[in-house]
Amino acid sequence: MPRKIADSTVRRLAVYLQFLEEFQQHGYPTVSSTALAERAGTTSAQVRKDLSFFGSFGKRGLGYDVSGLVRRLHDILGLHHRYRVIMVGAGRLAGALVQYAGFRERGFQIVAVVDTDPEKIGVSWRDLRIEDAAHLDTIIARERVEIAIIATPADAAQETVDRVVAAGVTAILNFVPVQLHLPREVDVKNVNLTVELETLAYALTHRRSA
Amino acid sequence: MPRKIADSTVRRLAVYLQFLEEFQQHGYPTVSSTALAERAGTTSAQVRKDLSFFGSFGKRGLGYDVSGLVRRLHDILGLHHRYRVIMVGAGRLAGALVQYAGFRERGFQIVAVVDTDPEKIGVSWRDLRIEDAAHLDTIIARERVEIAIIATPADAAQETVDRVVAAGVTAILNFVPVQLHLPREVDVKNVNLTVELETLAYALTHRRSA
DNA sequence: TCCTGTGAATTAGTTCACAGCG
DNA sequence: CGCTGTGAACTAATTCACAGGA
Repeated sequence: MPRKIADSTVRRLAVYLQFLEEFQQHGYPTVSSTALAERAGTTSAQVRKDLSFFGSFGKRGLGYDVSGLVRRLHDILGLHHRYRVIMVGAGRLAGALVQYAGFRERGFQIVAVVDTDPEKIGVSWRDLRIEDAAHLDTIIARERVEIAIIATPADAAQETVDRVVAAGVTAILNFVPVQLHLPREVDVKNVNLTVELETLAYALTHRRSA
Repeated sequence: MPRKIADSTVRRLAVYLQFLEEFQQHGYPTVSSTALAERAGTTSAQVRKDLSFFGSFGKRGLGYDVSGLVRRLHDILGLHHRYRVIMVGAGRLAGALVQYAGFRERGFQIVAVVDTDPEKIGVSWRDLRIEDAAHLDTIIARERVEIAIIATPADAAQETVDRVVAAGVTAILNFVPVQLHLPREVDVKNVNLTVELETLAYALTHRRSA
């Protein structure tokens, strides 16, 4: 396990894993870097380089054993473990994410939902009761939460995240378009949906001038 | 307007715009590259370089005129125009995205929602009636749609997108964890929520070994 | 022969550092 | 002076190209 792996590499590994699981379900025993690259939208050299940072998993002349590589990628990404996740904020996006089957399937289990709105507190989403965000620290300790997903209104995000971090959470997935200011030891990933649409707008307007 | 701008640069410009609009609302007349960088989580040199690809918008010794720069970034990103967007798929994530105020505020107007499920067709979301995906091409033409957001089940995504593209849409925001195969002239942005969580899992498991 | 694994070459992206204008 | 704008230097990421094992 080497020094420092680029974020872009880690993201591609997660993508490879998705397609490998598909191959696995279709019963393919092996896969070449070329076949995997085609599916994942990259090049065979990139696939081999990405994997080579972690070891030599393939057989020359043959390719990679699908099930074996799935296992290795699970280990590399740290998915052998089930992660306990809190959803902070109970708006529509939060609701969609809580219901999103893909998370649970891949070992991310949402164990609590909190909000500050008295209208929402007490309401149940599936088998989860929305709790009062005032008790954030107690809930995080009780549920042994490791990851927080932030989906609050913009003006509440920083304050809320400070409390989440104070309660011991060190990994955050942030959907709020705000730059969170946090200690270095906390990992944050930002998902900014308007940025995605705006890059499309950019592509649309600058296309003709190529 | 130069040759080829890196995707990373375009994304940062969109982020700068978000913070500049905040500065504008707070009534700040000017902003320095340092102040903007701090907010956006980058460096002042990066801010200046990003902007310099498109022109010289600042005043030496003073910084950037906030309102002026907001206007320039609007133009650069192509946000002077209102985009007509179709939501393909009417599941929970689609619902959350349709309601998401941020899109409309920034000029992305969802003008139609389609699904194949007879239970959903005819149901209204806000002022939008969910229509039959069988009529995708008619709807896209009728509503003069320019951007499609894909939020279907995984196995329907490619087929659906083929029909969307055949109907003339050239910009796609894809939330389905599938690699879409499309003609080069179509722009696609993929948002893969499990990949985001898995990079956090990677960070969590590899932290201690640093 | 086929396809991996990997140094070397290349290309892309970021940071430095400073000239020059307000 | 202060802060931008920008080549030049540097660092990171991708692609090439081929040696070598199955």
